Amino acid sequence: MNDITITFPDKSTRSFPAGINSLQIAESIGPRLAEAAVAVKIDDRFTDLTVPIDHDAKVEIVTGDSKEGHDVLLHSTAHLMAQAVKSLFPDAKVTIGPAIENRFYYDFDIDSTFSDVDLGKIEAKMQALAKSDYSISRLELKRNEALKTFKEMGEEYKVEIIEAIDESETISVYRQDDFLDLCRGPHVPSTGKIKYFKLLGTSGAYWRGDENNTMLQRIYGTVFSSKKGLKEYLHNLEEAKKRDHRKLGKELNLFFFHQLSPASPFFTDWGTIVYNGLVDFIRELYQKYDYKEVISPQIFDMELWKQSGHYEMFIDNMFSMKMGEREFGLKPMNCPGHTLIYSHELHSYRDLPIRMADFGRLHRFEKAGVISGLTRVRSMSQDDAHIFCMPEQIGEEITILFEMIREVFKAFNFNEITVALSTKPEKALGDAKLWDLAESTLNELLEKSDFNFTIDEGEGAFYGPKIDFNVKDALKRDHQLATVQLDFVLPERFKLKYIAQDGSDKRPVMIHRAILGSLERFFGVYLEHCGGDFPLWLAPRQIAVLPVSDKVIDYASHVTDELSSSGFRVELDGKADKIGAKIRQAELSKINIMLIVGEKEAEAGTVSVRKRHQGDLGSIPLNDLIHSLQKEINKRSS
RNA sequence: GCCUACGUAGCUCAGUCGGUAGAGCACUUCCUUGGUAAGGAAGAGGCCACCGGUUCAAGUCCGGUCGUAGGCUCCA
Repeated sequence: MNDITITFPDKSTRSFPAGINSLQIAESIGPRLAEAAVAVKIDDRFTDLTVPIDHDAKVEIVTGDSKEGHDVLLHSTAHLMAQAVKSLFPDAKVTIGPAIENRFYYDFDIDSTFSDVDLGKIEAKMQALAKSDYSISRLELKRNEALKTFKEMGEEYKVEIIEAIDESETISVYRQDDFLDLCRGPHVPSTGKIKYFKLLGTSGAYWRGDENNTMLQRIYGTVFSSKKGLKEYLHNLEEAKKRDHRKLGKELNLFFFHQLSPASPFFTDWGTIVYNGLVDFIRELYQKYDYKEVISPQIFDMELWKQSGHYEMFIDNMFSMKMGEREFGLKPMNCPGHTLIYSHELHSYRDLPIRMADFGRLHRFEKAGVISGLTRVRSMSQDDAHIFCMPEQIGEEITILFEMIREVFKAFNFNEITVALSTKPEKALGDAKLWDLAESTLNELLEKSDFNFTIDEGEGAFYGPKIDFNVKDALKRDHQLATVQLDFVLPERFKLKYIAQDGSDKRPVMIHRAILGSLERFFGVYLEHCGGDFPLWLAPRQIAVLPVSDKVIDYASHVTDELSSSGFRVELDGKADKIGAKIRQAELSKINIMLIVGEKEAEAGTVSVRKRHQGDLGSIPLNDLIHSLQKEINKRSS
């Protein structure tokens, strides 16, 4: 047989006998590579390691630690799990089992449900199957063969999937031991490649995500190419649990929930300090960026929601009430109310843009199954604003918003921002020319900005394109916070107008925008981001004065009063505990500054400073401390 | 709304086979007066989410309701 020339990613070449497969090539390079290999790209075509190569080709071995390789591993592990489930629960019917971010799942149609005990059994079976190291082989079938095969197996969901596959496509199935699954691949060459995995949980899931379909049983799991990778992932899950804002909220006594007002947070006095701190911060920026804050009603006649179109779309998610003959709706958003404020006066083009801000409380009747902590609530407020402007002002307004958003995120130490531009959906209202203008303006501005952005084609709202801003938190999780949405429809529906230079009536554009988004949600996200360690300016408990003994209680009281009248949130720990216990208590409560005062300090008029997580910083005169802390607060340093 | 799990003191949790409710922390009082992450003792604290059923007897078993969690679906 002839030799073929293989070119590697580093441009080096080697010759091999024709018909060799990539796994063998990997072995010839080194046992480590062969061990790590999960799939291959032959001439940029992503495929199985076991595919024979019979011509000169570019070969890139894909290992389990790359993103693509990890996905292969995840996907193969999903198959392994399906194999285990089929052997333990022969009545279960397989459906689909894809890889998702760092995890995989597989949905089964089964009469019973999976318990934790079942999960353990399935995982043990997977271990055994992996240990047996069955080779995983790809077969290509004709459409009718594939249909016949899966029909005979009674796998009706697979039959349905095959029926949906385009006639022209080849249909591939993968076999490992006696388990056969419809799949595009690629897959690892044998089950022994799958080593470091764990099943994470179960849930219900609708077939094809449609709530009218059968409820399937889903099992989630994860796999990594190394033990370390798996350990790290599980560790991160633990970390995330420790930082969970619901847990921190309880521990630090910031907010709570009561079953008599589900999904509606109660902020304690401490939580309210943080909440108001967020609002105050944004308010200061409203001064700088020329916003006018308004207060608008909580309850409107349903007529308003009918006119705005929300009634039709979202009435199921609105709190409504009938008072006598009249039906009212509790506002789920501010914008229709703001159009009433806008229309209250006649506007000249000279007045525009009008930037109308509102921290009004909003109520949305979120479905019982979706509510969660502070992230999905029924009662909330937003750092909401609507900008009424001329179409030709859109660019300028967006530019200013970019700057403002950057400033806000920086203040909260969100340093990684990604942006998504969502464009015109199929069902859209509004002038096509306006859409074009807006989309090209937004695109151009994003090109010019240094934001990393992607375009979500057709994902815009029906009333206009939008830009969503995502931040990465301390645990590298993405959160969508700010949103900027152009609206061509609401001005139309409420017949908004301004008098143009030529004296004619013109229609303004509305820009809906929020930077923190829902304050409740932001509270939760930020609480997890900082792990409860609030910066001094935001901290509900800034300073604790800790007397060493009650001999110095008078001096401690004096220090506390001084700080309090200087505007600090300070508390005195006058309990009969030892200093160590007081410090421990203050550290656990995440109080920023601990001031230890004993006889030495009382004599010298100083305080001994200890900062959270930093330990003893030595003693300084009280006045010096006050000045440096005031500076820190004014800078809003994080 | 759907699937699954859970709901016991302010918090974290134990409670065996159905037989009058338990711990640690926090709280109150007392002793201790101390120097950078837990000094000691005592006390108080409970409609075991709620409603119904089975039973001589229910925190425990069964049904329902409410709430919470992880998902599914939804998200102006």
